[in-house]
Amino acid sequence: MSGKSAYDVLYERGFIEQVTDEAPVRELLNEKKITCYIGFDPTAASLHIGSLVPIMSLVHMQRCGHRPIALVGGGTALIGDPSGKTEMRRILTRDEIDVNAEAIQKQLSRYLDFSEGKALLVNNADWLVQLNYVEFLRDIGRCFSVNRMLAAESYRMRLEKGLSFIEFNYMLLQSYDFYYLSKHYDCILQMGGNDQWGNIVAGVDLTRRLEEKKVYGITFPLLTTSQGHKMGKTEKGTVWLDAALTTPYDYFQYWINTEDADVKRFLALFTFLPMEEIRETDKLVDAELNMAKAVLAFEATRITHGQQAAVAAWGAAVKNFGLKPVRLGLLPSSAIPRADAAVDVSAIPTVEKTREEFVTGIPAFELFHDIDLCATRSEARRLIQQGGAYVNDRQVGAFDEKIGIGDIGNGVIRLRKGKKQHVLIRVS
RNA sequence: GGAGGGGUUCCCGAGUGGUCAAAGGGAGCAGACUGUAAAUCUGCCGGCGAAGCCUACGGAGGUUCAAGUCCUCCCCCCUCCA
Repeated sequence: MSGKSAYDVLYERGFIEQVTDEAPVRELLNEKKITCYIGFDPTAASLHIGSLVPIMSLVHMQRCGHRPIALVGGGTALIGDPSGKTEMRRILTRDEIDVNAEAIQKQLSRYLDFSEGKALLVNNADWLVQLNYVEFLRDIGRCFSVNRMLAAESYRMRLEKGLSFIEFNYMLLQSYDFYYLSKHYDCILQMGGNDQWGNIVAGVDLTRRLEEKKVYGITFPLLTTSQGHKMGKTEKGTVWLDAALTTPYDYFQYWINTEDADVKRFLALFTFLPMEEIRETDKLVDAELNMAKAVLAFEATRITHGQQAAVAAWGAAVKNFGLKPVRLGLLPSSAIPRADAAVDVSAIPTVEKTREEFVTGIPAFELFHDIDLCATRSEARRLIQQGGAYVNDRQVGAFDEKIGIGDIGNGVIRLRKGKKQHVLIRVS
């Protein structure tokens, strides 16, 4: 797409943490069209924001003409990767993993073009599950030094807490994946989060020993916010990429709440806006910095959920938070609406109720609980008693204040918890 | 298999037989201040409720007027030894 090489694109956008051998990788990505891969764990039925960096990196690779392989770890998920974890994780059943793997494959095709072999999806269950234990030990196991594995950073943490043999084998299987892909798909680059460094390097070594073939690895920084918080966690839990699990509205809200210090970095990683424009955001403060957050939220939502959903989420933000239109010259490549458009509230979380339900009035705390703004009635009471509950922007005074017909305006009642959480009740 | 140390509310972690819904910290929610930011300060933080009641300290029993705290058995985890 652009004239830049994939390496330069990834580098300038902040994707690269470590490279096994920088000069040759740079050269390779510059001069040839190569095949690269990243593994995705099918431990849940949807990927979440934590997988976005790998996904975006594959998209950049594809845009630059390379062939990405998304590997769904249906086989390795049967084992469980101990890297960077302190506890053994729950081992899923084969059926659960299969279901998840399929969902993830579908999800990835929203970002990558899998037509005409421009990108490939593979599942390592296809070759791992049938491995013969004795043969594997003899052919692959002998290439691994236990001493070196024990010295690896990725196992260090677990050595303190205890590491089961099954997990200790994870590195061998992932290395085997790389070897297998290099052999069958001419894949010569593996990428992944920095916690995968040890596994990637092991795969590079294994492939060299077995195939006498040089392959490479790149790792991405493990993202935390400037505050050191994990990415993708909010009060509502994980931020998923599946619209059924995290609505586009909530997704947009997640991004627009980005901390000041992260805006530029996130624009580079999670949008396709040109870097020349992104660098300009350095100078922004106050209201204009918030505009940049709006652009980030809009673009990120657009990439994951599409233009229409992004516009709707933006419209909801205009309505709920009085979001200001983004100045024309700011990040000009963004498709975000620049003017006050007709406000579209369709993305605001909405609950349907009938008019009859309001005839006798519903105590406020029951209503807030009923529409899931509060998990329990007690929580609703506390919220109201602390002055954080609003009906149509009017603060609710008593926890059992009746909400009735009189509160319906235009067929709608607007409820709000604190400043950020809005729900519309549509009364029919 | 032997010896020892543990399993406490979302997480970490304290806990003397009664004053323990359980210290403290983190996370979270709300309020103030702001820019839907950060930092800071304040309040809340098992459930249902009018008092009060119910459910909770790995599981099952037991001792006691009273058990997270004592006893028995079981399950799980860790360390050292084999």
